Amino acid sequence: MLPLRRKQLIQATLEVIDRVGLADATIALIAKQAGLSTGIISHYFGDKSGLLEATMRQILRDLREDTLRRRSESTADTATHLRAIVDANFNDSQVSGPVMKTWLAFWSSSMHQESLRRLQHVNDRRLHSNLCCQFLRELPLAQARHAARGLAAMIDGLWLRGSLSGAAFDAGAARQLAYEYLDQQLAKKIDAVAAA
Amino acid sequence: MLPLRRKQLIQATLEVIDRVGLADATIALIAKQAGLSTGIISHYFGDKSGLLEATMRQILRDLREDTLRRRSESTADTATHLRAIVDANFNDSQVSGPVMKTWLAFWSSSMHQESLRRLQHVNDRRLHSNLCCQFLRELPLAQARHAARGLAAMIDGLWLRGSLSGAAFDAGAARQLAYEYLDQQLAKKIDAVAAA
Amino acid sequence: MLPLRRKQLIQATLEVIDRVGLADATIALIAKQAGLSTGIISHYFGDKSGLLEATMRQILRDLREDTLRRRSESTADTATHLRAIVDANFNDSQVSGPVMKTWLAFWSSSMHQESLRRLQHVNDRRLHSNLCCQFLRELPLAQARHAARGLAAMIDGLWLRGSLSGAAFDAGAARQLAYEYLDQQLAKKIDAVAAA
Amino acid sequence: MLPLRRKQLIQATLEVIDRVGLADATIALIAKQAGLSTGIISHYFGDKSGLLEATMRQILRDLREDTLRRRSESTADTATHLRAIVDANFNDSQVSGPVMKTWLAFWSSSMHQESLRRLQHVNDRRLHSNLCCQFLRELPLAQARHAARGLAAMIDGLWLRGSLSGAAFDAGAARQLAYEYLDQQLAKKIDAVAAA
DNA sequence: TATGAATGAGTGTTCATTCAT
DNA sequence: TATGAATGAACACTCATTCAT
Repeated sequence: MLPLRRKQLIQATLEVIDRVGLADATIALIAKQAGLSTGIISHYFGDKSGLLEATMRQILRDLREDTLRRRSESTADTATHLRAIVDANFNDSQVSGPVMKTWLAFWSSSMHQESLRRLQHVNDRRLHSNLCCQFLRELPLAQARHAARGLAAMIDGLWLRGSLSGAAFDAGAARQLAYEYLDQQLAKKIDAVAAA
Repeated sequence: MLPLRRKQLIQATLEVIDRVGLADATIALIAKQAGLSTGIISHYFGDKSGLLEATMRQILRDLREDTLRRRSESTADTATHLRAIVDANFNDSQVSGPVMKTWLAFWSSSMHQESLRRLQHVNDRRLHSNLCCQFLRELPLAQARHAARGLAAMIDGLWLRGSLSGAAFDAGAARQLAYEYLDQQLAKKIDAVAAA
Repeated sequence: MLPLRRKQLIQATLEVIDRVGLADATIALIAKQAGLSTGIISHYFGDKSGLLEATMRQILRDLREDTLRRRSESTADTATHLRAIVDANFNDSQVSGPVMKTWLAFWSSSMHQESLRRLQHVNDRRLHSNLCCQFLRELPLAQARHAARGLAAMIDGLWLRGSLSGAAFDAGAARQLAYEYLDQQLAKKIDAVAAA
Repeated sequence: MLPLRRKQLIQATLEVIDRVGLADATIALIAKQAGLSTGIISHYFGDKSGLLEATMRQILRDLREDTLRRRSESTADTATHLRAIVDANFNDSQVSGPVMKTWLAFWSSSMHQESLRRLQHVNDRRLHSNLCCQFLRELPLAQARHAARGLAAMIDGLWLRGSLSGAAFDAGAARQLAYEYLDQQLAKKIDAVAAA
């Protein structure tokens, strides 16, 4: 019962934030959306911030699991691996309205709430470190780091601008731009080799 | 008196949002920060949302003015123009704590408040259109649009990740990544020409 | 099972009131202290006030039984009888933390809850009447009543100030003061006789 | 305005506690009793506990001031001084319903709330120390302390039993019992002298 | 007999807004 | 122009009570 109710309430939280925004997401609205009473929230999450933190954890967990699931077999080449990471970030579950709005809201809140900030940092570092690992297969350390920072920015930037555009997220266009960027970074290896 | 008081209150709003976040920025805190009474806010801005909207307008105006100021003379080459736009976005006044936090907060809020959303869109389009104009001097329309979308994402992504990193914004590194990207986009023209 | 569970829950109530005070003694805390579930309370006591009333009755019953147990044989002299009553009131089970705090809490509550008030009055009258009975063996009615009222006040006052002092109750000192008072009251008989 | 509103709200608090008890004294009731809104309480007292603490302080201040006012001139004899202290404790403002119920409620609460406990102790010590000072004029230290403890207990006990009796407080009877007790204590000096 | 999940009325508190001065 | 006292709706949270199991 416990995990069921938690899922239910987290889902309701995402829906309410999508509908009215984090600032107006009251526990009354969330409970109503879940078809439950307000008291149940403190029963399962302690208080409102416990629910919000759990919601953010859930989004992060989904992203992480999706990244792992899409990780191509170890025999795949570097570009394929990197494209899988890009794909996970532009995956349907990450670019749907509820998740995008919640992401943005949490990003904003995380600047002033330690618990959220930690989750935020872990996630940021994971993206960078995943990218870095792959680039390292082809590039020297400094260049790999540089490329990882650039691709991470590209991914987040595309995601952000897509979220704010108002229109539906154009995952295809986003993927293309990210693919091009990562190909260019990988091409530097060839340049370097050619120069040698 | 009117413009003075407005500046004063907008400045106080930025400072308070920097200190405690938009969610906890009460008019009592803002008024105190400005050394004025709470009542004065409705006098000059109607209500709280009027003050917040005015604050966001101010940030956008600052960015616009900085972009104009940095616009190189018309004789300069395209790359120089584009670098000037990048520079404006990573300008000190845009990457300082108060402005970054306020930007993020407004981005988040703009998803659920029509007046903010409009301001947000105008700004997004301006960046894209400025970049597009420059790329058009060197690239065909489709390619220019593509490059503009990529560079805009790169700029916002660098800015976003820099804001969230917790550390001071590394404007130099951000500029370098953005310069590289725009150079690569411009290089496509040469490739195309060479291919011809 | 019924009497066992009731004892168990009343004991837990005393312990919780001792620990957090009547105002913060929730049934959740009491149930936890008893190692039982919250639902069980309504099962055995109807509702919370039923449990509290039963708890107060228990304290009064303990005091009454102790007084009876200590009642010296009927052949003992008046002073011995009175000292036994004093002793019962400063008995360990009456001056321990849990009971003292519960007493005070119930005294306070009894001013606004009819059921508790009745219990309170019965107890007050019993102390006065017990004392009065004894004094009557030596003093005329008016004087006996007077002495009883004084000794009752002395007992309750010593008890109250001892409870509030924060330190452990000094039963020895309390007994001494009460003994002295009752001896002085009894001495009036001799004075009266001597005067005659 | 500030002191006026504070008096007004403290008075309302006393009236509400008298009417429904501390446990049911909600700020909504208190505000209504004062003819003000609930928000004003946090404006002037921070929160509810601030108001309650201020209310207790007020009662203690009244008692202290009354004691000082009644303090006979320094040339008066010891018994007169002591009677003045007794009188202050059985003064109308101390034995009126509102004050008595509030006293009891605070006594009870003070066992579990540090801020109230401190006020409680200060007051307890003041009564004892005032009495002790006077007895010292006639008795050796140990005896004076003893007498002071006894008289303090007698005063509080009479007050407590009077409060709980349900009937109106019989200040005359209370005073008489306390006077008798203090006279008896003072008489010990004469006994001692006579014995010498 | 016993549980504890679920409820929802009631509470203290916050805070944007108003308005008399 | 400017104040800040006062308001009261809205909120998160608590907790006695209920009830299906």
